[in-house]
Amino acid sequence: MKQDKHIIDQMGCECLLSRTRILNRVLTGIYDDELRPFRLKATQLNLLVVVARIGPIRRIDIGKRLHLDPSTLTRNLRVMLTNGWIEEVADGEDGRGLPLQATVQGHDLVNQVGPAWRKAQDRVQKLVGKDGATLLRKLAANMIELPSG
Amino acid sequence: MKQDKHIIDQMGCECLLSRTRILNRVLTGIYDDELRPFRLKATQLNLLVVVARIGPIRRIDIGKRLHLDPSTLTRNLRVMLTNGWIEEVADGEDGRGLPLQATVQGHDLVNQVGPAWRKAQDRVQKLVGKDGATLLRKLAANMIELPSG
DNA sequence: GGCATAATATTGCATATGCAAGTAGATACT
DNA sequence: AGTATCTACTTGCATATGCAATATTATGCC
Repeated sequence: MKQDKHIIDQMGCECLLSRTRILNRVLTGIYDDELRPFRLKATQLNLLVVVARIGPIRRIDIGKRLHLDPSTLTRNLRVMLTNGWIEEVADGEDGRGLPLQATVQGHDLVNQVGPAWRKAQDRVQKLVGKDGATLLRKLAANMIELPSG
Repeated sequence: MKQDKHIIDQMGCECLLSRTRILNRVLTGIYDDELRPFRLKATQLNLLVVVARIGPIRRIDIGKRLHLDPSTLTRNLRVMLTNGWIEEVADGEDGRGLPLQATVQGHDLVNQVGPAWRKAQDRVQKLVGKDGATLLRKLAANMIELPSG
């Protein structure tokens, strides 16, 4: 029973996942808050920026950059295709799905939300501090398996 | 056009949310991986640990500790109630929903998964390093609005 | 007591996320 | 060419997440 208490208290007090998820929820809320006027979710902006900067890019390579499951991408990108922010490129190189690029509207949207993103980014910078920001970037860089492209 | 490139590259290279979400996905995957044999998701374990340690506790206070929306808690806890890991406590003090506590099975489950959680925790510790772990804990602590209980 | 306001929980809606299984196209090996 | 394997994507299923609106109860004020 003493041992039981020990392990459960460890889970409660030390668990790094619990902490990371809290951080994730708070930060997501801040960005979503600033982006709301544009009817754009933070996750969608992240995807749009990757497609706009790197595209044309295949789903699989987006997944490697953002550590996202292909099935998640199929569905999240479908919304963005429907909204006309991105489009498939007919290159005919590989029959297993076409690469994606940002449409003109997509590029416009990115530029329009720029200041809102900046505001959220500044709020978060202030919240996590200089060390926090540096470390978050370093950690994420370690996680990503960058494709050649 | 130069300016456009500037802001979109900032979003791609600096965005702290993108980094945090990647980190969140990688870490969640590691814990889920270790917990899979127990048919328990990492998010559920986080909730179960809070209820088992702090309970009886109301949904609203769980939400303050984990920065979770009440509606999210209603649904996530419903699964755990159905699974018999937690139960409502009839205290009659407040008609707006009953506090929750862990059942005997819930406590047993927590103890059973202890070693698996430890394994995931160690893997993540190694991944983020000592500084990473320290900072993640510090950041999360700043986010949480601890209720009196 | 009676009403206005606040607090707690739930439901409807939309998106986010990943696993397992399945489909279809590409590659390699013979 | 033919088959085995691999790769990219999709679908079914289950859970995770939050906002807006709603229901119900508490609380404060008169």
